[in-house]
Amino acid sequence: MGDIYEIESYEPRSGAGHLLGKVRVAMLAALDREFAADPELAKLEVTSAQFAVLSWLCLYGARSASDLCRSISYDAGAMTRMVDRLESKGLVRRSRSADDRRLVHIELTDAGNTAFPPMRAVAVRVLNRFLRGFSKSEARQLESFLTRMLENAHAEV
Amino acid sequence: MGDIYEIESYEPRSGAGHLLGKVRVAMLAALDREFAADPELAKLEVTSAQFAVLSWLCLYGARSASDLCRSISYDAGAMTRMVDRLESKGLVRRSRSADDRRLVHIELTDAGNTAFPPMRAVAVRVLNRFLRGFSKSEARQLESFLTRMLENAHAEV
DNA sequence: AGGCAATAAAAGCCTTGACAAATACAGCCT
DNA sequence: AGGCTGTATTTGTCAAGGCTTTTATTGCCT
Repeated sequence: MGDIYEIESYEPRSGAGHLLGKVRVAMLAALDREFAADPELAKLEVTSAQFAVLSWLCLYGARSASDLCRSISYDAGAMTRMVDRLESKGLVRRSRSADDRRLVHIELTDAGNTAFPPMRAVAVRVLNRFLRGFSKSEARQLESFLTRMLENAHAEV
Repeated sequence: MGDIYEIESYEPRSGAGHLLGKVRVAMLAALDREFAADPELAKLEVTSAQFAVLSWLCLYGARSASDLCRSISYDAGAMTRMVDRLESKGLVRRSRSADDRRLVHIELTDAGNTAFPPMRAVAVRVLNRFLRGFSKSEARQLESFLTRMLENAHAEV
């Protein structure tokens, strides 16, 4: 009934699915490029995926590793090795929870905390560039659209 | 001046970048799930990435392999192997261009052409589900937002 | 014709995400 | 206490993308 796209007339080229993918690829590429271009950050060789983890940890923390996975839609197996990499760079620290020894607490080290702000500045700059020409209310609307899509995704059938 | 996000107040959790990623992951997962669930399509074992290629080829065609890469934001090296896979499934066919022998034409086989419509039906259904509750004008607006972001991405600095 | 830069595709290697199996632990039931 | 079920993390293996190099070809210039 309230369908947006019809099977016959659906044009991937201008459809939301295809565009979503392209925007995301472009955004991650831009982020990686700018991380690599920044003389300070280049040394750490942080990727956009690693930034997503650091970012979440720094601002919201995580109850556990799998909690973090759900937060950022990341695979649990991949997260173990992701944390390995970040740990070897000295940006995060692991520790078993005393309450529930199944859980692993992951937190930023001092090095991680100092490295984060410039990365965030780069990320905000990139994001703003993608939103150039948007009014604040348009940006809020975009966020709201995406949030609603996410809710629809979780609502089963 | 017209910046949408401020460094201090930026909240990844509700920001466009993070949401974009989550929506996309959810959408591809839903698509893969439905492809696997469909008794007809399951036999072909098409992934969402393969569907993107078939989809583009069927509706728009491609001048060459790298042309196709640009169209759907896909790596050229990966495309070679992607086409290998699709070719081994008998869905596409390669042929050297007579005009410019550097180029490889890629086109759907008859099997590819018949396999595509049901895949498209599934994709449209998934997309519509994500857009449940959207008015048509809201959907158009979302598309326009994403298109504008893409244009901003290409506009250099 | 020969040289040269640009472009296209493919092949090789590396990294990394996805999925499955294994292990460890917690909570509940009996 | 013992057993069962569910959850968390880790490890192994595989599949796939990213990057780099190689080869083939074209178009341009001399």
